[in-house]
Amino acid sequence: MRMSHLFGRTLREAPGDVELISHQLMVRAGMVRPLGAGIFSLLPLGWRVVRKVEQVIREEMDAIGGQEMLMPVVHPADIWKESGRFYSVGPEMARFKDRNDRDMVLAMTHEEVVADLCRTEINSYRQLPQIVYHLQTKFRDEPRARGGLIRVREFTMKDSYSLDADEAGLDVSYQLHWKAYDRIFRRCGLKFIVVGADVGMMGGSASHEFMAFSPNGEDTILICSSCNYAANQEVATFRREPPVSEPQQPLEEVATPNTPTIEALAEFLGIPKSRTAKAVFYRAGSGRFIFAVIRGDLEVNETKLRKIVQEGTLIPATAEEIRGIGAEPGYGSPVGVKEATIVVDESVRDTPNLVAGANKPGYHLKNVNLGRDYQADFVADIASAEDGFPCPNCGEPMRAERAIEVGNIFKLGTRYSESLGARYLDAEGKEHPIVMGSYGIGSGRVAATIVEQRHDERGILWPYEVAPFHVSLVSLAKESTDETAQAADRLYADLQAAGVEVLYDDRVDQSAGVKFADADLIGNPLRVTVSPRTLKQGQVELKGRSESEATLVPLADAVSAIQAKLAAIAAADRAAAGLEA
RNA sequence: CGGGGUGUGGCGCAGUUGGUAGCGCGCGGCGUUUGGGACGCUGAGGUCGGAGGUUCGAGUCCUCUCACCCCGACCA
Repeated sequence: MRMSHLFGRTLREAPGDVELISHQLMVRAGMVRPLGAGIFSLLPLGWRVVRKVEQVIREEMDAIGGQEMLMPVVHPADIWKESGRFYSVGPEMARFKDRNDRDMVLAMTHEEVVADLCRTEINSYRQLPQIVYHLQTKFRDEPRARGGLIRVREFTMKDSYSLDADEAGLDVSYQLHWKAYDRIFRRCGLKFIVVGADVGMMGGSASHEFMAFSPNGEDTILICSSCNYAANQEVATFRREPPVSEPQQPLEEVATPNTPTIEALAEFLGIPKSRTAKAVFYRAGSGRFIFAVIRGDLEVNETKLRKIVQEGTLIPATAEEIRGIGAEPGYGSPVGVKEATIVVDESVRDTPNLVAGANKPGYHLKNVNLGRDYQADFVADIASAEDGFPCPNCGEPMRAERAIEVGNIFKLGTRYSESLGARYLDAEGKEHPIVMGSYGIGSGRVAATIVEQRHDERGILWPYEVAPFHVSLVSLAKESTDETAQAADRLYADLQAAGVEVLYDDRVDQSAGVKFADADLIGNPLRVTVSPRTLKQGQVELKGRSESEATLVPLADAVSAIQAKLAAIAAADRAAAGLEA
């Protein structure tokens, strides 16, 4: 590609409202342009990257026996009604009616379509197992798009679906995907970790996320470096202290003016926060009032809480709602409240004689004890694991890190095959629901995440495998027809003939500085400079994007020297990623 | 949806007590330049997000509205 004709220009400055470095660099490099909130066009350079990411995905999916296909973006709502998600998924699913007033949806994922296909395509255990996948547009009307390309509303996802006869088969398919994903993200040059995760709206029995480290990540993960425990904070557990054994003391009301927070209360009474009980109030999607009680030194994990009470959404309750159940904001406790589902964290069960609110302003109760002073509907783990908390397996302190979720694998089980009636006959002629798994990777997100992890002050450092081009060929010719230009033209043609992907900066109206700056910004792994200065000695200059020094090679051998250099760069990438040569 | 912020040529910005819109970059032309974002001359490009209002007069003040960004509940 000649840069003089490349569609999409580079920018010296990023638009003012762009914050994330990946977003800035991809906009400046002329790879993406926004159309609306969370909606982007991929320009030729960006599209090349995404296509290469997708090519890596295809190769690794095919390697585990995946069969590529293509399912529609627009679905009749019927299948979503059959699975129940038409009703359970909120406004993030875009819905509309066709001209005949039929409900339609824009696909946000494809479990329903796969299950629907299985009804007719899969009848016998002999056809199992299967892995099918496609790369298709998804639309999710996110409450808030953010972070440039990291979180968008319209995106392309590789989603694959495993179809198995039983759980053991699903385990195999799950492991195959795990391995494929591991290779995909390594080949993309990402530093990542696999963590246990919440199943969310997908449902199912197990889920893991592939998390790429980034301070700009939206997720927090907890990692134990001594035993390799790793989990999304949403589901992370931690080793609890042994229960405190202490005789129960009589309940006692104390005046505690101006202590609506745990901090203020602990300071006023001169006790540690761990001797207080914190009350957190939610209004659930079903309308139920959820009253969570946790020790003052811990935080409520809403994902865990949602799962315990089996509610899709929890919204912090208003002061009026809190008073409506007989509690008092800032001075609340479960003692004496009614018409609320009370969920107590294990920490509160295991610590007697806590200080809790008296449900009137300015007063607390001392020596509050579960079972004696109030009853719980659930006693469970609803505490959030934080940086430094002890690992649930080995007790060593864990560290919290931010990360971007680049891939997710789910064991769905029979949730969709049962609701849509996707069944097969076993060897005995008995009918069973197909056991499904579902597995997703957002290709644009992967590209943006690579930029988050691999950039310097000048621009992007693409790994060889997904770089838009292998080589930035920079011509410093003064005229488009002089000897330098002719030499560069010839090298461009020779490299293309040799199968090297070249972005040829043939512009004669730009200074050397502009061309070098653009080459660094765009971030192809190798820069080749053809200039009058080196041409005099019959040489051209090679410089790896991550190298500080250039080397000179004879023009006559340039193609083979470039190929050798590219092979070395590719090999170095693979070695750094822990992949075989 | 709650909270905060921004809308002025393609990009980055300025615009005073309300007085008829400017700078840098970029873009076109001509010339001089050419190894790390060159220089001169010249030219094009703006219903100041939109609507309504106040005023002799609105980019500026008021009301409404739209869009976008950031922080919170969701996810590839």
